[in-house]
Amino acid sequence: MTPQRRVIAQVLDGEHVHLSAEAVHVAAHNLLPEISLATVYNTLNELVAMGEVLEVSAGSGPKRYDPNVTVAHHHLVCTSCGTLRDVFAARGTPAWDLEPAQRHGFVVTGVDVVFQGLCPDCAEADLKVATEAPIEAVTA
Amino acid sequence: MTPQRRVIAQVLDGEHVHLSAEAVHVAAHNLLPEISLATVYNTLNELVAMGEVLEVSAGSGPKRYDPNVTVAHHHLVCTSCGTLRDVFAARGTPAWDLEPAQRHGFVVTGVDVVFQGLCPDCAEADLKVATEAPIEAVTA
DNA sequence: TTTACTGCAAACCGTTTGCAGTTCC
DNA sequence: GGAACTGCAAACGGTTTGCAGTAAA
Repeated sequence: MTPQRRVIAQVLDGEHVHLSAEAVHVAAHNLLPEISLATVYNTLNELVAMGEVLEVSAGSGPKRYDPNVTVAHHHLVCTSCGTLRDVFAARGTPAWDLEPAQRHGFVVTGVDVVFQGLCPDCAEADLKVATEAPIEAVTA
Repeated sequence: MTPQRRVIAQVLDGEHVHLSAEAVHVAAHNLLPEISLATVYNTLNELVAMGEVLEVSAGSGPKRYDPNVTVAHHHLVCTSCGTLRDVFAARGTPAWDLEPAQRHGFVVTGVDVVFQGLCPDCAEADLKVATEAPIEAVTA
């Protein structure tokens, strides 16, 4: 357990923490200025391999890392700003289990469920743009 | 509607078709040798923007493009070889709808559900490796 | 002529890797 | 000394973009 790893573990701690590798690097850099991005990537990959951290790919853009690995959950991502939240239940039965007929002979090992949407801030901004510029001026 | 676009549309047609941009390029190249990768990307992005084609990001690796846009469905991906299949139902109620309490104020616009697993071929290969090399020789 | 589209090549982003130097046992 | 780990910089894969040339309206 090197200082670098300690710092990364420290940065990746809390609820609704979903930092990108870059963001981890920046945060870690504040605590340990010499830390390199490569080390961040190496360490993150080890943590993922060890199952200590979850990799979340929220559409395009960089991967995000989720330290909440004890409770199974889904994700809700803002398609505009990238804000990411954990969600712990869906209406009705979660779609964990695939019907045998739909398994195509696969051994199914997991599911990723990612809800997309607009966070409150982006939804408001969106509305404002739509009303302020009813013409096509938005693209200008 | 240029020849290039026609060819790309033609390549992206059928059931369980989930080609990567590269694969589209190769297939299109067979029908129209001068077609460039950039044009493939441009066209695919337009098709996605028009809603004619669905972008599927199956974990790491390149994006895949799914022409089946009329029927809502999920995906089942082999984590070993990348094989991708459409699945049309999950046991129980699909997890479409987020409980209001779990929406965190978001306007929810969609869900992506991706099942992971091993396809029949990879599962078999996996089993073979495991029995043939019960020691740690696998990593060698 | 104007407009839309193409191909090429260079740029780009996020990530991984090779390698030399360091630290700790 | 050997193993494990680090930082740097270069390489990498996938994707996008600037730009000049071409075809179509």
